[in-house]
Amino acid sequence: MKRDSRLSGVLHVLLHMAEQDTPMTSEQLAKAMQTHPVVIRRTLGGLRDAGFVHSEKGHGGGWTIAKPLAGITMRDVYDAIGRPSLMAMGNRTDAPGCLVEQAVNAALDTGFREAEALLLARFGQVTLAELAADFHARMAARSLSPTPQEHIHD
Amino acid sequence: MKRDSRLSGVLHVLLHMAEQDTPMTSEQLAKAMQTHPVVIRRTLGGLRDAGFVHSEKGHGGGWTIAKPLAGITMRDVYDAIGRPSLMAMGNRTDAPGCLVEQAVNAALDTGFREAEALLLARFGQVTLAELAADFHARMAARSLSPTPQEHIHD
DNA sequence: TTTCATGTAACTTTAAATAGTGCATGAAAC
DNA sequence: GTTTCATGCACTATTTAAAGTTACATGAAA
Repeated sequence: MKRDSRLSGVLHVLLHMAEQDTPMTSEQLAKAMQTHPVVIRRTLGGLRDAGFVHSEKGHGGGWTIAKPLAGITMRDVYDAIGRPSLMAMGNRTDAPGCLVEQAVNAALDTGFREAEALLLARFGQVTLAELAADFHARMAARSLSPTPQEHIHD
Repeated sequence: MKRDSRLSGVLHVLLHMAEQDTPMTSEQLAKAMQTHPVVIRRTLGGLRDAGFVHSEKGHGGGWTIAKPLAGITMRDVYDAIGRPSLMAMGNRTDAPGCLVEQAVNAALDTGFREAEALLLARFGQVTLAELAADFHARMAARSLSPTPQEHIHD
């Protein structure tokens, strides 16, 4: 399958939204993400249902952050987009009658579960406010360089 | 893409080979795995290059284990099949000029690297001998049940 | 020399994410 | 009120990598 980049993408979008006072349309966000507006609406739909963002129709409409960034963790965002599978590998069959396969699956699953638990625990410790702070630190560092650039894409 | 089940599959095949004294053909192994002989030859090719299995052509040929099971870890097998990516998720772009994306990617990558390291460390602690022992324990448990079955697939 | 089995290079199929189209809905501007 | 702008959503198309398949060369044993 294709590599899943939804979490990466939606975090990116959220931080861009946080830099704006006014609502951003899915078209603006799609441009910044070099993707399609419908993809933006689709992934942000989950965040809206979870109460993290708000969407408005019509003139002046678009997307806004609905909660303080410090109150949203990467784990929250992961949950809101539907908890896509984290591991690229899986077992050959789900219901193995073969005892060899059962032994193999048990060993693999133990490892996968541990790795997933660690990953989700880490994500639960990082708030969007921290990501935004990291971004601003990078901004400050870059502004010292000879050719400062905008923080938003073209 | 499809879910990667190569590690699961090749471990399964190795344990079946270990139960046999004589070489097993890729056709026999494919039957047990409900897959295609060429798929078996493809994945076992990496293990052959790594010295874990041996293959022989012609009459009476086939595949045999070339090292004691206690000397092969799940990590070794993972390496031998080419270290396929473990995480289903990744970053949107590899070379982000956007500072927001840099901040997001840095946070995600930290988590992914930690989870991968944990997983590989766990895999490095489990030898095929232990998997085989687990299989035999399951065999013994089943043989107590009213309808004992063969350990090998039809 | 025939038969069996691997080795490998194509090509096809499949699963899942992403991309895109079309239209309904609803809000603001005129 | 009607035009314009924006989301909501159903549906289809594209893309990516694994898995499945075909075809044939190679090499060993019968």
